[in-house]
Amino acid sequence: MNEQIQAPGSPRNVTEVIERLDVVMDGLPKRLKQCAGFTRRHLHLIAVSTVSEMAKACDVAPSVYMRFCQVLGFSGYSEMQSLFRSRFTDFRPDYHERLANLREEGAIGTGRLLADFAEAGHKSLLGLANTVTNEGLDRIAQGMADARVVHLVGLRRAFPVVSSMAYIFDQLGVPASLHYGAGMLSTGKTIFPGDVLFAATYAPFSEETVRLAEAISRRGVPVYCLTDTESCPAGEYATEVLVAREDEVGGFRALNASITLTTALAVAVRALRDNA
Amino acid sequence: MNEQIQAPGSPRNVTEVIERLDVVMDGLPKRLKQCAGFTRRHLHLIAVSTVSEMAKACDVAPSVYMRFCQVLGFSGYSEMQSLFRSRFTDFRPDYHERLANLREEGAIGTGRLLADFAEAGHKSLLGLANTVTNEGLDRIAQGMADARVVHLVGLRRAFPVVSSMAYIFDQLGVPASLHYGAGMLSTGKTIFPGDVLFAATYAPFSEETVRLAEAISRRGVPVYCLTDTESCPAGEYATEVLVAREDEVGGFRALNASITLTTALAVAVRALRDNA
DNA sequence: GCATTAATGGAACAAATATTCCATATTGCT
DNA sequence: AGCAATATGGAATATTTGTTCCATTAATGC
Repeated sequence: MNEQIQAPGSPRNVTEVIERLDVVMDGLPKRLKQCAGFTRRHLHLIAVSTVSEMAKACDVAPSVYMRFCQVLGFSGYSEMQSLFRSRFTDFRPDYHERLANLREEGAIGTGRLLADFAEAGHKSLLGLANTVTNEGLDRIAQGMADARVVHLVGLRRAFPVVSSMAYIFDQLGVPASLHYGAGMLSTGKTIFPGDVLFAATYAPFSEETVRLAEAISRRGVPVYCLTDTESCPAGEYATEVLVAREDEVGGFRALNASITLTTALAVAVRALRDNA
Repeated sequence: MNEQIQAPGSPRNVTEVIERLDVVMDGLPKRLKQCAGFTRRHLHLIAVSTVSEMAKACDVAPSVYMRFCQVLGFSGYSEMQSLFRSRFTDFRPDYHERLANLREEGAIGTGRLLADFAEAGHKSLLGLANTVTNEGLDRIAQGMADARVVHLVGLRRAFPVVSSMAYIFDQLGVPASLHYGAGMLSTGKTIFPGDVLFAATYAPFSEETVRLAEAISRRGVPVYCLTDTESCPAGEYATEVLVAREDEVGGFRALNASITLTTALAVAVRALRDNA
């Protein structure tokens, strides 16, 4: 009797897919391992690709990729794809409703919340690969590497993001200046040609950050903007715009995509300066 | 003669789509305007949705959405969709080439760095579920919910983590106080029985944070410690210890696990206070 | 208020896509 | 080496999805 080590059910979320992938990876035959290897590194492609495209990318026949989906516990490719598409299509109730729902179950399990946020983090990181283009990122990294000083601005929710950049830049010896909230317009006077400004702002956009971006761009200083939606008002003044969409849990967002993006960017800047 | 204000060719990129959308929007009949309105606000859905899904979301028949695509200058939905999907797939122009690049550890592209950090982020989030126990997390959340004031301390790399907590607490009306670096020992005098201290510190541990944790714990105030390894010196004085190990890329670490954990924790605290 | 034109939505058709099946190739074991 | 079990890929099929067509309805101009 062929004892299939089959999952009890289909993976319900991205976290489960990744875990399962890591578990089965080693014991897989050659072609299926190819699927696992490529898919693991390109999970974000599933939402927008056909089986044939994924199969081709893995250098494998479509039917093999089909079986790969089944090994993961899905009935087929369609089911797997719909899981990865749900990130885009899910309607997210606002947090009052969500917390109310959680309360119905009596005590809100903190662990459950953590699992939800971890899942949202996975999704945010997947989205990052989708929305950020290499070319734009390269241009920003190069612009920062060439700059005399990199000025960092971000208030409220964006502040942890820019302050983490500031720390990394400081560690790596990249000249950077973190501008704090109070009297930001006057600190704008410390920004000169040859510098660049990195401004992070999320909806609802803080007036001060947008105004500073506008003022600085008027002086011909490059402005790089990090935000969470295409329709950011600072984008109008920005030389380049980065969009890091964060998945949310009941209306709350962590900063996985943003901090991952800025950390990679900061390290890239340092690497480019090394080359010069 | 019916003078069609038709685009010379199909839009070549998303920017052109948005521009065209803004141009034609006003002169559109009712149903097509519905399409324009919804689509403008949900451009990201096109890549992962079928015509029927988009049509349904616009509350319109599929054939109407079809004509909407044509008004935008596309031959049909498929052409429009492929434009929005190209953002995802252009990221990796050629899969084989990309795979080859992944193998050679030579040139560091910014995109490659981002992919590496995203991967490290996934791993960090997976690890979180393994190292953090629900019970400990619940106790901390309850302790914070019961506290008069939650004091937050974290320097250097830990600062973005506690500052993001401070922001969320502020938003949610949870009494919290963020302690900055300079003169931290004197600010310790503002911490009283009934309060709790949340201290984050990563290797190499900052002396000030550890000393503050020690001083505060001596006064019988609960100290919760967030760190990245079991052997944290502040752990000795802590009532509870949370370990969030971050995977690294070439020695650099982002903050995915930490920020995910603290965000979940902050939301849990708010939820528990609601119940009271 | 009637005639003409544009807009709409459903249903038929065409194309693309997922899925299964099976003959062939490969691997592992004795 | 020879057999059995497993893996593989291509071709056939089923299903979904995109697209077009046309009868019906609404809007517009006279």
